Amino acid sequence: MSTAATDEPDAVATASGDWRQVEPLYLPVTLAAAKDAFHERGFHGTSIRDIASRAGVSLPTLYYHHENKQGILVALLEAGISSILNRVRAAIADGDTPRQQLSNAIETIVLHMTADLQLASVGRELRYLDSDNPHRQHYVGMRTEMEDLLADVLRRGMASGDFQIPGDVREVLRYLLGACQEVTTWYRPEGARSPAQVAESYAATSLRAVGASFDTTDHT
Amino acid sequence: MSTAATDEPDAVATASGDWRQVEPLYLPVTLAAAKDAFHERGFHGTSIRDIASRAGVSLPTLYYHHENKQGILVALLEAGISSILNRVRAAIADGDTPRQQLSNAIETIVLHMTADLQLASVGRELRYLDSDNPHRQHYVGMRTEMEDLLADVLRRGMASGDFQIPGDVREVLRYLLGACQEVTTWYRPEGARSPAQVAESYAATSLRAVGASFDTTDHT
Amino acid sequence: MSTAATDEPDAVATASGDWRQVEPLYLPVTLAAAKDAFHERGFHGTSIRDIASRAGVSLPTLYYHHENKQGILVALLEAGISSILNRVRAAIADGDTPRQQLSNAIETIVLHMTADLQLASVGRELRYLDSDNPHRQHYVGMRTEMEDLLADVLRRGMASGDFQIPGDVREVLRYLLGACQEVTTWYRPEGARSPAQVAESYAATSLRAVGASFDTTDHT
Amino acid sequence: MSTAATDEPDAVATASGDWRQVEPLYLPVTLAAAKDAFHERGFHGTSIRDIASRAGVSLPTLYYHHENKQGILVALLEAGISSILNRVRAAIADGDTPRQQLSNAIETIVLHMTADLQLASVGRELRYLDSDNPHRQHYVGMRTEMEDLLADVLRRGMASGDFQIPGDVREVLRYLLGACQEVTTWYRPEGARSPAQVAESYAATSLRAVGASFDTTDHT
DNA sequence: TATGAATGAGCATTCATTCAT
DNA sequence: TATGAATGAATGCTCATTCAT
Repeated sequence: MSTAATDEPDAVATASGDWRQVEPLYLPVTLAAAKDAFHERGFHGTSIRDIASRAGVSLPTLYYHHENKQGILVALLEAGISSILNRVRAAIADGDTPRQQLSNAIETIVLHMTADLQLASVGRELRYLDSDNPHRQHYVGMRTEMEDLLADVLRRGMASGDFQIPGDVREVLRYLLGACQEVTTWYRPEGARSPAQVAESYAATSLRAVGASFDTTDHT
Repeated sequence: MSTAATDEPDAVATASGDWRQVEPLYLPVTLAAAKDAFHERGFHGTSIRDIASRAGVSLPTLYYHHENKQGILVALLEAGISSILNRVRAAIADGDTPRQQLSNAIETIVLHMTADLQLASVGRELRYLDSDNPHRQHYVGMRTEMEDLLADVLRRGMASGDFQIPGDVREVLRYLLGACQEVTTWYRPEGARSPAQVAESYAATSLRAVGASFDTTDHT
Repeated sequence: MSTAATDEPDAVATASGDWRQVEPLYLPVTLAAAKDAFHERGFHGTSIRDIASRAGVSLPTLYYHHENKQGILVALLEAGISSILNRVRAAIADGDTPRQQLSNAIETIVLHMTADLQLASVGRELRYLDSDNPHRQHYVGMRTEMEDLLADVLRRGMASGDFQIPGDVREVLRYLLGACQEVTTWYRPEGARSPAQVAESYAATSLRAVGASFDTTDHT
Repeated sequence: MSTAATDEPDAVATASGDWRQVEPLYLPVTLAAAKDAFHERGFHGTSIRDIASRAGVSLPTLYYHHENKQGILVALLEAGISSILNRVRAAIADGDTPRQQLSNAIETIVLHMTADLQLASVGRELRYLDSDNPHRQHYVGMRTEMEDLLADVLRRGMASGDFQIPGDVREVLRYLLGACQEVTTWYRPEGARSPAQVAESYAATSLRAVGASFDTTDHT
C-alpha cells in the first residue's frame, strides 16, 4: 500500500538492459504529482493538498493510496533508487573492461538524472525521511549496493592498471557521484545540450578523473 | 537590518589572502541558529520558532533583526557566497600557473565546505528564495563571478597546454563544482579525514579531470 | 463555498412581497456568529477565533466553509444587501403613488435595520473589504440599484408635484438613507419603541423632508 | 498627558462664534497622523506603528505623548466633540428664532463633518473605547449636551408653532443627526459640491423634516 | 526628550491527518 | 473506492507595550 507501484503492478520497473533509456519513468498519477511538487518546493515546502490537487484526486483518495506524506516520499525514493540500480547493473554488465564499465555507469547515471530531473532530485529529500522509518534502511541498502558496484569497478581498474588513483578510492567515487548528482541542479531539458551529450561528456571527464590513460581506445 | 552582520559590523568578512582558513565563519547568534536549523531541517522544514529558540531570543526579537524568514536565508546565503568568493579570489591570486590556481581554488572551496558544513549547505536552499527577491540577483551575481574566475583559469590552462579538455569547458567546470558542492552531503568532521586531506584529494582529482598532465611539478 | 448559504441552500433569500418582515434573517451558524462579532467589535476588532468559538466550530472548519476572513465579511454584506434590495423592490411595487412608495421603502429599510441590527450594521464594514476584492463590485452594484430605485421614486414624486425638493435630489436621498443607516447605532430592541413605530415615524419624517404636502391622504 | 493639547496648549480650541469655519482643526502631528489612520483603517485596523511612522516619530516618543492607543482615541474624540459642541453653541446663539437656530446648527454640524472628514469619522470609533474608560463619560456628556441644545431648539420650535413634529421629538432629532453623521461616509472634498452647499442643503432638508412651514421668511 | 531593542500574547492562515458516509 | 467535512497543532508574522539608556 505504500510502495511505488500501487495502481499498476510493474509501473516503476525498468526493463534491465535498457540502460540508455532517456524517457522519464512511468509513475501513477499521485506519485507523478508528488514528484513534480517535491522537485519544485521540496518535501517540507510541499503540502499534501498540493499533491492531491496536482494529481486531481481528493485528499482521502491520496491517503487511500499512501499511508502518509512520508510514504509518498518513500515510494518516490524507491522508484528512483531501484531504477538507477538496475541501470547501473546493466551498464556494468554491458562493459568488458573497467574503463568501459565506468564509462557506461556514469553515462547511465547522468541519463537517469536528465531523463527525469524531478524524480532524480527527490533523492535529496532522503534527509527528511524519519531516521526510524523502516524503508530508509532499504533505500540506503540499495544506494550502498550501487556504490559498491562502482567501487568494485574502480578497484578492478586500479588492479588492471587502467586507472591511476593516488588517494582514497572511496573518496574519488564520492567525487564522481557528487558531480553526477549535481546535474539535477543545473540541467534544463530546453537547454542546448542533449542528455546524451551531457552523459558522454561526464563519462569522459570521469575517466580522466580516475587517471584513465588517454591512449587507450575509445569507450563508446 | 537585513544584512548578515547586524550585531558585529564586520562579522562576516573573511580576511582576504586567508584562503586556507579552516574555522567556521563568525555569525551573529540568530544567523548561527538559523544556519544549523536550515542545515538539519531545510528552509521549509525549519520554523521561525526553531530558530528563535535555538538562538535563545524571542520571536519578535528575531523579526527586529531580520525582515522575515526569507531575509534570514538571504543573510546566510550572502555570508556564504561572499566568503567563498573572497577565498577563491585569494586562492587564484596566490597561484602562478593555471594548474596551481585551479588546485588552490578547489582546495579553498572544499575547505570552505568542510570548515562550515552548515553554512555551505545553505547554498542549496537558494531554490526557496522567491524568484522576485531582489537579493537573489545579488547572490547569483556573486556566484557567477566566482564561476567566471574559475572558467578563466580553465581557459588559460587550455591555452597554455596545461589542461586537456576535449568538450565544453563550462560543463567541465560544472562537473568540478558539483563534486565540491556535494561534499557537504557526506563529510563529517568527526570522521577519519581532515578537511585538509579532503581538500587536497579533491584538488588532485580535479586536476586529473581537466587533463592536467602528471609529469608537471607538484602543486603543494 | 464562500456564499452566504452554505448550509441551507436558500438560507438568505427573503420572500419577495414580505417587506414588512420583522424577523432576523436566517443565517448558517458561522455567519450568525460573525455577524454578532462584527457588530460588537468591528471587522478588525474581531478575530477569526472569536467567530469560530461563538459558532462552536473549530478554526479549520471555519476555513472549510469560507475562503478567509474577508470571505465571511463578503457573505454577510451580500446577505444584507440582497435582503434589503428585495424588500425595497417589493415595498415600491406595493405602492401606487410616489408618496406611498417612498413611505413603504423607508419603512422597510428601517424594519430591515431594526429586525437585524447586527446584520445591518455590518454594512459599515464595507470599507475594510479590499478594494480589489471582486465581490465588492457586486455589493456596490446592488446598493446602487437600490439607490436608483429610490431616486426614481423621488424624481417621479417631483414630476407629479407630490414632492417639493428645491436642491439636488440625489443629495436629499443621501440624507434620507443616512438617517436610516444610523438607526443601527442607537436602536435597542429592549427599548421603548417597537420596530414598527420607528419605521412609521421615520417614513413620516422622510415624507416631510421631501416636502410632501400634508393635506394628502395618509399612507398607513 | 493624554489630552489632545499636549504639545500646544490651545491647539484644539475653536474660537467661539466662528461656527462657519471650514478649515480642519489644527492638531499636533501625532494626533493628525492617528486621525488619518483611524479614518482609513479604523481603530482596530490601525497599529500604533502605523501612527508613529505616519507622524515620523519613534514608538517610545508616541508613548511619551499618549498613555496608550486608547489615549490617542480619547484625545481625538474629545477634540472632535468639543469642537462641534462649541460650534453648535455659537450657531444657536447666533439665531433669533428656533427656525434660524436649527438651520444654523445643522449647517455648522455639516461644516464640521466636511471640514475635517477624518476627525469627524473618528466619532464612530467611540464603540471601541473601553466602557470603563473614565474619558468615555466625559465624551458622552458633551455629546448629550449638544443633543440637549438641539432638543431644546426643537421643543421651542414646537411651542412657537414654527415646527410641526407629530411623533417623538427625540426620535426626529436622532433622524436629523443621523443624516448629518453619515455625511462623512459619502462626502469627498474633490467632488462637485462645496462644504457650504452641502451644509445649506442639509439645513433646508432638516427644516422640512421638522415641518417648518414654507411661507416663513428665509433663514440665511 | 528621545530611541534601539526587546517581549508575551495574539493574529490570520495552513498543516497533516481522520472519520462518517 | 471515493469524498465532504472536520480538527489539534503548528505556521509565519504582528500586536501593543515596556525598559534601559
